Amino acid sequence: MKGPRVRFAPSPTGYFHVGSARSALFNFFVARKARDGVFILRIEDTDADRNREEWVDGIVSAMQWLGLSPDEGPFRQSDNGPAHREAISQLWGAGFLYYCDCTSDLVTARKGDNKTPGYDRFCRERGLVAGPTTALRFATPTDGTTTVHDLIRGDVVFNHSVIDDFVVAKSSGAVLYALANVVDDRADRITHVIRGEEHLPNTPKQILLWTALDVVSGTRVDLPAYAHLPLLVNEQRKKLSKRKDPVSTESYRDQGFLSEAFVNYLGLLGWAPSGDIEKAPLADFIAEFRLEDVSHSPAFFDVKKLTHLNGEYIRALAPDEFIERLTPWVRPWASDWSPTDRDVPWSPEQFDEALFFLVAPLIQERIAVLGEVPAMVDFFFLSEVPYDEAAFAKTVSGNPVAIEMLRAAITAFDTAEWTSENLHRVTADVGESLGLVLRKAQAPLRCAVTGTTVGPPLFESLEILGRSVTLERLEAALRKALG
RNA sequence: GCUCCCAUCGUCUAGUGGCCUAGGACACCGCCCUUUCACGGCGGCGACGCGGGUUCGAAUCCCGCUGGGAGUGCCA
Repeated sequence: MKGPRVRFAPSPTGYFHVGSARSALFNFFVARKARDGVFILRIEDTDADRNREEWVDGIVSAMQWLGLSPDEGPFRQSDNGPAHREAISQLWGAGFLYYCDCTSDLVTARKGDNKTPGYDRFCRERGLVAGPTTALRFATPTDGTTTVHDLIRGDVVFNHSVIDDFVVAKSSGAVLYALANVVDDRADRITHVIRGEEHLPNTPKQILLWTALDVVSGTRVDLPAYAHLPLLVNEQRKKLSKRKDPVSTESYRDQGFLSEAFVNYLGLLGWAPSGDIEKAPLADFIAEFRLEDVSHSPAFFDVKKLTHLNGEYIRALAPDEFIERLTPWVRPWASDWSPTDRDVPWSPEQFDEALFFLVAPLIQERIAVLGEVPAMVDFFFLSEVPYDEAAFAKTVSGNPVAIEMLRAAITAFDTAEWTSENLHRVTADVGESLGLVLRKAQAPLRCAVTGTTVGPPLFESLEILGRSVTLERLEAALRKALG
């Protein structure tokens, strides 16, 4: 028995939409679940106005990042032009199509308050012929119904009376998506069409075209099984909008989401693994996934939950793996890729690899996305402490006892054994002598040395930074506070 | 307007007639841990839209209503 052949068929845009990513993923699940399934990538670029080669590169690289590389493709729909035109001429020859010279203004004007959908079949019997202003329409049967057998939703019946005579080829001769998609699915022997719910209403048109092609081509090709995935929506429960919502997969990659966490989260939108487990490896998703179990209702893309899941994935990384994954964010010069428009605060000369190796474990459990790292560790590498002036004013200069704490710490640290444990103890003792609990005692030191009030554990950081740098910074902070 | 889809905590979901005084996760709120921030642990808040049926028994089946959404291009 032959395995499923599925295709992911995006139209090229400037970025890879998260909804597209989810569709690609569910197609991928179906292909991988079978031992001999095939996952095809087809770029639906029949609209020449919106088509640029770099958009295709973007789709391919985003899919690669997600680990969803196709088994076949990327194919370009535009490469199959001859077959599309052949289909058109066969369909025309058999009387399935007719020419129409109505402008869209005319169509809407004539429609008026009429309840009939779309085009009113005005040109159906006019016997027009090809010309520079005539488009080709499909003569939809006026009675009867077409049923879409949807694996997720069950049978959906469409009455032909509500399907208009849609255009299959523009007056320019360009073949439209409706037809090209069907011709290509037939040619690729697609067995499962898995796509967003927004495609459900035009599925009967494609089925009509499919069966018409069976007739004119003399080859009966089995209809694919259809599965329309629930939409991804925003807080307002509207379809994710490219204008208002953060929908670019690349932007999540650039913020430092791990691809495996991102894929895991996407897999949770509209489907769930068995048991009370949500964090699961891709292999588990593939093994358990069934289209029949996909949810029917729209899902909100919740960045907070994604972020939490990403944090779990980060914490689960082996330390050296964590450091490796951080390369684009901390050593972009050593990486063939780095997040766009994001500068690293230090220079290659300032960055100290051995030191970072010691620092990494301190931050691994306190971040949720990789992009948080530079701001958290910058003080280790910069010669000038990057002060948060408001924090400094509050924690150090505006606080008399903090000044005392700084002075006392400088004295005590001068000879203290330089281990985090001892620095911890010494700070506690010095603080106590000034009537400060450790929480209060460490605050001015932290701000003096790291520039801010939050960050990696202080004493561990001081140990890594070393005695001379620490003392230098404490003294500099004291001068800054007094001066 | 017309066609179609959908309806369990704020969110993602489990649930396929009795195991449900509805489970988990995110978010939120407490408490604990604690050198900041986090992590972690414990606990709390919190849902079957409404009305009719069917059935000994409905979150689960049927109908209606209401509410959301999508489609309605010489876009895909």
